[in-house]
Amino acid sequence: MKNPFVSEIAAQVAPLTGLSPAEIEYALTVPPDAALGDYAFPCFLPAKTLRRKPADIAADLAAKFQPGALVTAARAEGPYANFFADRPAFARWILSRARAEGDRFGGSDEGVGKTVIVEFSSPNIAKHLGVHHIRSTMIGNALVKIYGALGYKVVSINFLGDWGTQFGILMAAFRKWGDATTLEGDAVSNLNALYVRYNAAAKEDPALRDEGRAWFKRLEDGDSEAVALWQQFRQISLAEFEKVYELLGVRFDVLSGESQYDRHMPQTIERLEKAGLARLDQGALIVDLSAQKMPPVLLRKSDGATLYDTRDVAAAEDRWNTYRFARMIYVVGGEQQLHFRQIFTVLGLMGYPWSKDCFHVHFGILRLGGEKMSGRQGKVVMLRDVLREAVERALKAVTEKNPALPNKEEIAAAVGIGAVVFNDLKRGRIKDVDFDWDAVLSFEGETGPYVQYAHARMCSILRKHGLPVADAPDWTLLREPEEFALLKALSVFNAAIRRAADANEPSVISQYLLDLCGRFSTYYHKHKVLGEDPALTAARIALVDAVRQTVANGLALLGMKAPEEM
RNA sequence: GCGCCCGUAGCUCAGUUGGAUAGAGCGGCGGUUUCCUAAACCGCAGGCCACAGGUUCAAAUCCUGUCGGGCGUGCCA
Repeated sequence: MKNPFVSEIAAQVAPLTGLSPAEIEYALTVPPDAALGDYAFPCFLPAKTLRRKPADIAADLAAKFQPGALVTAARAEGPYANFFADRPAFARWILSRARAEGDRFGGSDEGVGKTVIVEFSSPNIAKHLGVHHIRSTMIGNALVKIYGALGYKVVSINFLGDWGTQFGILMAAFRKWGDATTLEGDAVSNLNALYVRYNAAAKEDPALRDEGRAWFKRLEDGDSEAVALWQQFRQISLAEFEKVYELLGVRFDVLSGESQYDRHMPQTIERLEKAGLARLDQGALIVDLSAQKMPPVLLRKSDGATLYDTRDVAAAEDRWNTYRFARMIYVVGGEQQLHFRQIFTVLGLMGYPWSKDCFHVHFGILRLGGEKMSGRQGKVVMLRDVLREAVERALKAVTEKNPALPNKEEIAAAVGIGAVVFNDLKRGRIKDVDFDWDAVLSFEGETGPYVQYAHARMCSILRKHGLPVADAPDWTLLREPEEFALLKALSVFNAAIRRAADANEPSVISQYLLDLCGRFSTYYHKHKVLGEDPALTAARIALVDAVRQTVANGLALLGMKAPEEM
């Protein structure tokens, strides 16, 4: 979003410093205290080429500055040249913009014509979604919305872990102990119990692992019994996943999975061989990456079955052929960093220039009581249980605080799930987190409900006001410093979205919302919006409506609901 | 051993490409409700930004090393 105030400063400063306007805009900062000014140019940069002291340059810039309608004054403060924006003009600019753009405010069209692929969630079938799945699922979902807001065409892909030796193990376990009742009721739990039991037994009897591998080989070879079993497991799992995605409000454009690429294996391996990359080693087919100082990639095991590396290469090729993406993002845990570095390297060696447009967006581990969650050992907290508990607590809170609300269940769902989602998205995705029920279910402080509450309060004010929001109230009436702080915060929403996309980091949005809502909370405690003076009220209502719109847009980017009452 | 990631207040974390006095929340202490929903707000206490060097006019931020923690490291994904 082009900021005319910044442009004006850059246009005036550039000729005096020998820097280009773009360089000035880039270098402009915000003073630590609003009393110092609204924008600041640190004069260290041109000091060397101009061979003058930064403080002298600052004084010179301030003296030569021509006040205008947008930027009214410049003052030197040590090595900084500080600039003051005309507040009514600033209010008119950002508020009418927010009003005109509505639910598109903050976005842009910089991505129009480009496609971004986001692969996320990607659970393994025959298991429940654990709390840890919320990480990939909601980070990915947020990235889909963030890129979408910037005009990109986004393709969201759920790439199921529905192929591999583990399903051989599951089949072996099912054949050993399972029956028709296993697939009834809470079938996923039943299957998982068998899987856990089998893995435990395999520790005593290694022959069981071989049996599992053999079953996977049968599946890959198209054995009808194996395929039928696998299809049942997959269907049962998908139905279970769908319930949770529904609660979270997550949808995928493409439901894919590793199984889909099994048939691509021969051609992909052939291309790798033709490129002179594949070679046999100890009976297995590998790509040697010692030149890149990485361990080799295993393409095919000595028993002939393929591995996920190979399937990921095939899937990447297929996606390029289908979408011609500008960027492809894999939202997968940090444990797989080596895997993706290897895959991207192999794609590069295969001669695909787009390998540089592939990104592994990794995130930290979610631990349970200090230990990593393990499906194999059955040590997981189920995501559905966390969500259910959060909604229950939210319902209790709504009932206590606002007993008259008619649609409490709906609001409790929005707030409870919002709490869980925001808790996951509020910190940098790289951080490891230890799962903490109290933190996840907290509705106070830096939480989702805090942001939603601020939004509900703004809606409440607008509701009470009852009149339409004025397009052009008297902007000069917005004189309070807290009002200008809000206006400035609104003016950087677009920058926050761009930063979130650049870094593939949804927490930029969460942090922005906490800051914005904090400013709003301070404001409405200190100043009354609905007052006796209709002109002042109209101006403040316009401000509140723009903040409300911005918070709603931000919550949508995180995949959260914005209830109007709570 | 090697590779990657992390180390900021008692706890959990912010801190745009290096820039003006390092900020929040929780917890602790003290306040605010005849006033637009107290899921909120205000104030106080609390920091050798792991440690040691280096680069720079300027380092929590960049480089090197040390220590501490995590993840990964050929037939799982």
